[in-house]
Amino acid sequence: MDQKVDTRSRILDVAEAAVLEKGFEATSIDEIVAGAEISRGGFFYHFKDKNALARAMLERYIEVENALYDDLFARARELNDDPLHCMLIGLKLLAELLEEMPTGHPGCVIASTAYQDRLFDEGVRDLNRQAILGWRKRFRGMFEEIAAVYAPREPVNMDALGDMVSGVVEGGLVLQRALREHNNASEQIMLFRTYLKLLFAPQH
Amino acid sequence: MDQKVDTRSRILDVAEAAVLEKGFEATSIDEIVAGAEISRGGFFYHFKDKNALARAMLERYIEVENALYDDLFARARELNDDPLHCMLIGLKLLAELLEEMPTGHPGCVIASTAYQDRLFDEGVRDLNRQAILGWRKRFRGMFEEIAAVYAPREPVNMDALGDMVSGVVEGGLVLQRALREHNNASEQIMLFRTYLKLLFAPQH
DNA sequence: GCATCAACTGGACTCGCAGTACAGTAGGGA
DNA sequence: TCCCTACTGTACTGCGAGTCCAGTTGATGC
Repeated sequence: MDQKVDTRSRILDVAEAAVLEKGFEATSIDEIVAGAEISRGGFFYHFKDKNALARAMLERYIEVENALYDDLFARARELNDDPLHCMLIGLKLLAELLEEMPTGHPGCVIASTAYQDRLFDEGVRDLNRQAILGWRKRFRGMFEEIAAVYAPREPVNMDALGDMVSGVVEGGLVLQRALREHNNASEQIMLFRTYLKLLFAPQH
Repeated sequence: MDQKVDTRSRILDVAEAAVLEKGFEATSIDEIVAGAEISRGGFFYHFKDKNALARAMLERYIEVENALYDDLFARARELNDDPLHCMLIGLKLLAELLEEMPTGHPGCVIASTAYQDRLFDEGVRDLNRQAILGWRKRFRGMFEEIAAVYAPREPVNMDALGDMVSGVVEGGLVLQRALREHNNASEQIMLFRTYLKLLFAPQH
């Protein structure tokens, strides 16, 4: 029972590392099996097929990412109670976090699966969709709180602005990956932060 | 000779359509061969392997995309000579163009290859990199022209701002693909347009 | 009217990887 | 003692990429 949990999450650890480095398709089951030190039979005992593995990976990844956002903005809230400043601090922390990632960062699994979506079944695609919708809701809520205090200087669609957080991160990671530079994602977030300052902060 | 050109670009047409719909890995050579009505041998006569196909597709795609940007901003410049307004009009045109795409749009090949990059060789990755650097240069140039006329209200890194155009488009396409909505990319561009207005337009 | 070459066709083969099937085993409860 | 979970190990199917190669067709040069 204990061994089961151990093995399963050991498989997920190995798989996640490999997938983030090379992509899902480029990661073979044999490789995962070798890394996790189990037999092929053992792998298929835990995961029906590669789709089941993808689903489990996504679930875990989304949970971690959500916990990370919770923690980040909770810390930001402690530093400043104003919703705008809380947001600005949170984004700064996020940018720093992305910059600190030593190997370059864990490329976002969401974008990675989105662009190979025909390899996956409906369950995986739906998880992906729900994750992005969750972030939309989270950030839209925060922006509405801000807008209640500071009237935006230009009219904006709040759903789209919520999506922009995910979009800027995803887009930044795509750039970073393609360019093989290190800080594009964090720079993009800082630019987005400047956007929010211009949009909400009262003119001086 | 004429037949050669015909067949080669017929292969590229079929492959591009399939890859944009399903992703590169999910598209088999057999399928391309059937769609282009040639034999497997014929395919390998034109393309050494799938990497050569990817390279040719990317080259063609980047050329088309660059021509599209040239045309778009040339039209915008005709409508208004001011660099800021030209940019704003160009982005509006781009957003409309993305919205009009009937099937949803041609998902950007760049992001698609960036996230499966271990499947490709150095040549493909380098093409990808050069394309993004080209767009950085193009947009940074335009932003510097704007900044020479309108001092930005907040300090921004011009390279990063140039990258933000690509990033917002790529990120928007990832969202659109994952959410199965239709206008995320164009909405994101419109939000970015608002950013530029706030950043450069003189306060009223 | 013959030779040549580019542009193919078609078939047979190898190899790696996903997934199936299933028989056997080690070890911890009830 | 029995049973069940968590495996191991092997042998197999099937698919797609890529190789090899022998043969065909049609335009062009001489």
